[in-house]
Amino acid sequence: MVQKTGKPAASAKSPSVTAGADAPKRRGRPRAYQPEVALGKALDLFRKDGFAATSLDDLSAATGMNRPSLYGAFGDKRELYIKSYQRYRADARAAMIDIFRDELPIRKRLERIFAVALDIYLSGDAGPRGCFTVMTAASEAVADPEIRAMVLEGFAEFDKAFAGCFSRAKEKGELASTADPQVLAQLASATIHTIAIRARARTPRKQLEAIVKGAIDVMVGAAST
Amino acid sequence: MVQKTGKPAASAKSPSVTAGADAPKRRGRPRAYQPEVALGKALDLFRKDGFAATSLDDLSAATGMNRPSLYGAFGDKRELYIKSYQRYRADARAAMIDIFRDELPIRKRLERIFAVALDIYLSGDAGPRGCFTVMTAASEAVADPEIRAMVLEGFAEFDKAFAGCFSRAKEKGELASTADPQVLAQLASATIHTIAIRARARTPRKQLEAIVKGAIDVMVGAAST
DNA sequence: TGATTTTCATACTGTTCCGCATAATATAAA
DNA sequence: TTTATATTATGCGGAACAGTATGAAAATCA
Repeated sequence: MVQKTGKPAASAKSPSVTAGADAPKRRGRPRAYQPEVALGKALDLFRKDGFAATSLDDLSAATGMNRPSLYGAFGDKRELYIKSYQRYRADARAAMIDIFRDELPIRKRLERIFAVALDIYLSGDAGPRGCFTVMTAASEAVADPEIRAMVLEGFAEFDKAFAGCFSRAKEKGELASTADPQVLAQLASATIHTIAIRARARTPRKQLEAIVKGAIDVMVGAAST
Repeated sequence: MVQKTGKPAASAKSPSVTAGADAPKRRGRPRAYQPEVALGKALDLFRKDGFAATSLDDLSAATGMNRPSLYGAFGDKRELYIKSYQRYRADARAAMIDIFRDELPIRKRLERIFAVALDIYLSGDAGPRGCFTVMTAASEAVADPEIRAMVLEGFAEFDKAFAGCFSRAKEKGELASTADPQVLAQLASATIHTIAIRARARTPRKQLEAIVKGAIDVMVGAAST
């Protein structure tokens, strides 16, 4: 009695995002897709091609869901885009949060953060996909208040996280007493932005790493190596 | 008997960029548009909406040229996009080149460069238009080699110009002997990129100026104020 | 079993898209 | 004038687009 329809939902992937807890015995025909997986595919597409250049047919093909199912599960194209972006942000946050929290020497901390960022930006079968925020969301942000709010929140989140790192480093005496954590944080964010953009234009990883290294040198003080 | 057609050959293609002096006496029905003006309008549209979201009807309406004329003058949509981008780059270069050359103190020089950049990114009736490179060209760069080459060249151009500034400043003793012009140049470019992106998300000018000021402080050494 | 519910699969609607074919129009040359 | 040339203006054609209507399929419940 281990059969297929025993308890499909609660276990496997985690529909926790939408369905609060368990889904005990749904009533009708079972879904042929996993919402989380499908959203991941949609995210990849939007990130690669942007909003306008990604058609619902493309999304349908990539997710394996036909268009009516897409609408049923995620709403129209814009809603799907926004949910994809939320998912991207959640993934990125999950990949970074531990490093931001770890009590490492500031230099090491920055190195790890930027390394993870590079991993994210350079991944992709058909070339580097860059950063969702920088590549497409920022463009949509001018005209769409909801997307704009998310983008600004993303910037602020990074600024704040970096500022926390520099503040603590300063407390621990790793930085000069004249160092301004706020300013350094904005420089760190700027470094994130510049590697995101350059990655998209296929700048080789080595070169991006050199940029990161240079930026870290300046931020933590080249002398303090 | 040189005439036969006056002197078409020399000026057949473009009666001078600004349609200045001569009247070449073109043969057929006169154009109802000025190519340079039309290209400027197209550039605005592409910059605002990106490649995919800008339709030929939009371009036709904005330029006042109907579609066949657009094709005749600029080629297909992609060609028009590339020409728009070239024009953007030329405009930006023209706006910056004098400042990059002027022998001002490094701090002043940087201030002026970033001020011009902000003017470019924040202009626009329907909200800030951001930077063409960062907003749309970088996205297209993954898949389109020609656009990618232009984008990379643009990055390199900025890096080099900034590096020149820092090199000279170092020679003049404005910077610490340990300063690395290359690294500082990449930081300056990163600052350009971060304000371009943030501008697109409607970050207020004051805030962008604060970011610029902080970055300059770090780059030229806050102490040397 | 049969009724109910939920999803899948197909196909349709009306619009918009890009690129071009055709014809009308306005100038210079003969 | 007439002819040649270069542009404008109209609009077609096939494809792609977003979103939806309709009915078949697959599960649970009675």
